[in-house]
Amino acid sequence: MSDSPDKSPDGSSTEAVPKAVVSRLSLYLRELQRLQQDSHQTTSSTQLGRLLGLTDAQVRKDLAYFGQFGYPGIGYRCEELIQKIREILGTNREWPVVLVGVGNLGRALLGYRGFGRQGFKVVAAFDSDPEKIQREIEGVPVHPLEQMADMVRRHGIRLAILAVPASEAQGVADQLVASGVVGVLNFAPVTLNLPPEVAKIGVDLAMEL
Amino acid sequence: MSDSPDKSPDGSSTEAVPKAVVSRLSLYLRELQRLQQDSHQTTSSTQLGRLLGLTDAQVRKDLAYFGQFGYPGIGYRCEELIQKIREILGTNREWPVVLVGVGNLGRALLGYRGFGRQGFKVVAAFDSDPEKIQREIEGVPVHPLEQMADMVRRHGIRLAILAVPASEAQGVADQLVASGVVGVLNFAPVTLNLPPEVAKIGVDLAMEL
DNA sequence: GTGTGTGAAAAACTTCACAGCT
DNA sequence: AGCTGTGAAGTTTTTCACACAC
Repeated sequence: MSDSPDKSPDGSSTEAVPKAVVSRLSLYLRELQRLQQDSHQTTSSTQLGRLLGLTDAQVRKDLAYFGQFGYPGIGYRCEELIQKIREILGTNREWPVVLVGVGNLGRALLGYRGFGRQGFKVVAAFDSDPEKIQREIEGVPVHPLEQMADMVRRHGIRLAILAVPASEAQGVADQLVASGVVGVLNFAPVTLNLPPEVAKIGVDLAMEL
Repeated sequence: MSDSPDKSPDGSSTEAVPKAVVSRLSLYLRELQRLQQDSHQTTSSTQLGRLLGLTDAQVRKDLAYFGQFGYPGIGYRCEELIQKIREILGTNREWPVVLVGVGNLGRALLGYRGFGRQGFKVVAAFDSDPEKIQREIEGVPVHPLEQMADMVRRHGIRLAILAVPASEAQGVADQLVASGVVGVLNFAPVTLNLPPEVAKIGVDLAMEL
């Protein structure tokens, strides 16, 4: 009955990474990028921890799940660690995403430059209001909702951002999943009912406080 | 050395509520409101759990931290439970908040009705761009940034929403905290460095995926 | 000295399982 | 029958503490 927590010899673990750890990876990445911009060559678990409100041990343990990136006595090389984390998160290549709902919030999101910085690219937007289609907003073409399923399928899109009214969120989400989407970032103030293999992240703007 | 995990006789616990529990409370609230709108008088831990992807035991245990709201054989009365959760979250009274940054995202947030539904009221907005001040947007007056500290202090505002560019976020946050703000909802893609007693919640729109 | 990587201990959180109420 | 509230067991996540490397 001895089963190992288990890491392959070369350091890349086969499985069993706590999801709490994964959720912190993007925080590390962001902080590292800032440190690098401040022309730090290296950093340490203590420094990273302090900046993010975590203990040094936690930072080390988190990173150790994926290999040995640190240099004893030195710390971590920012450049190298950024590269590694990007590999782990898949932020290496650019992930195409679609945005559904071009109301106030949708337009704001199209203008939000943070997505690009993290490796996402909004390739198309959709809306049911005929007034809004056909135009480009912030360089992103806006298509009628009817074309959504088809385009998502044809381009193999995996991620979607939902900025539609609460009443339409579930219906749109169902369509997206049926078309192959595996991750949904939902801004509508409802809990989506989707199969568990779909990563649904709710960002209820009101709830957070 | 017998110390009790500890709940006062009347059910209101003095302390030690896991924060994971608190973070689920608002989910319960939202789901209950939806159930009530679907004209359910009562619900059960099993039903609530299924709707939110939790086990029935967890729902019961979470709620039990705050008292005994359920009726054996019946379940929970939606109306009553909503009321209780509102009390716990302080969503009973209306919390005044200010919004800083009236760009695309800021305007979208002003138009977002979800805040009101959860008991928040945006009472004023601020921006450094003279073009944007003096006007009302969505019924909220927009003032110059210079007046922010003063107004926050004078009205005893405790919560703020930050929708400013990343480069300005830290500076604005510092001012807010100095003026008495104890909770910041930050949309800029940076980690704010604030004293730990300030609840800073980062909503990095990009990171979530 | 500084700082990593990691087993072992501690804490936090979740699930189980059942007594008791309606 | 159905369902809550809760101690106890189980699981996950965090912290401690120390061997080892620069």
